[in-house]
Amino acid sequence: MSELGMTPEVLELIAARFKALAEPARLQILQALRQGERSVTDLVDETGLGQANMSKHLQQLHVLGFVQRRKEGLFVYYALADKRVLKLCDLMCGRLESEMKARNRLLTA
Amino acid sequence: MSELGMTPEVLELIAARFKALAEPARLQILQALRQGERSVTDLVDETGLGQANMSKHLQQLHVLGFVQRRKEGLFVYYALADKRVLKLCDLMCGRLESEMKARNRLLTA
DNA sequence: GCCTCATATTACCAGACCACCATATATCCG
DNA sequence: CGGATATATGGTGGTCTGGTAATATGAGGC
Repeated sequence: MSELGMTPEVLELIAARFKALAEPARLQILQALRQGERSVTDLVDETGLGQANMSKHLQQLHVLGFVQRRKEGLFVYYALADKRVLKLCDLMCGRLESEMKARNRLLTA
Repeated sequence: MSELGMTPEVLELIAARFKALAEPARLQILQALRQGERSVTDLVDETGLGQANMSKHLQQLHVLGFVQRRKEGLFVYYALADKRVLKLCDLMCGRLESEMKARNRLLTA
């Protein structure tokens, strides 16, 4: 795995970052942000998540560097901070598609 | 995200797959398997995890299609089933390196 | 200052998950 | 068959985490 030694500490850090993506709510948020910057209220409306909930999820994504914040008046706008996140999601999505295709082949065989 | 619609069900499936990678123990297992097929005992020795624990983690990785099983006599050999998993880990690892570099820049500025 | 609105924070509960122990299953050998 | 070894499974305790309600912070307008 790249240049970092795979010490227990590093594995912990990597796992923490995968954990951020291991939640439908947060994936939904990232998915919404794919189309551009959004305020918290926007995201609440688009996803149907509660406001407190949304705030906490955004906090997590922000701490781990997945999203950026920009404050403007009363509103806080969030945006994707790292394009690699999309790549990660797309890769995992591709895996899922492969799984489903394989499953279909088995069922129809 | 590819061809699949991002329905709640699909998000759930994707999240479940990220969750499999959101655990240091399982990352460690995948890391060990990077060098080739390993029996459960091999993996227990290499990682220091308990046997029951190991078995359960392998089960999870197997159900989600990350690893393959091959039974030979008393032993069960596990191997990586999908190269994309490595790509995912490497990508996340790259993100971590970027984070650390950015952090270092801030500290030394 | 006071009211309002957007966001963040706190406290709490319920469900999920991991590590560990004990036990079961399965395969080989004698 | 009986014993030994490798792996899987079941149960349990403790910890973590997501959702929600209530409250706090902070900015703008009057």
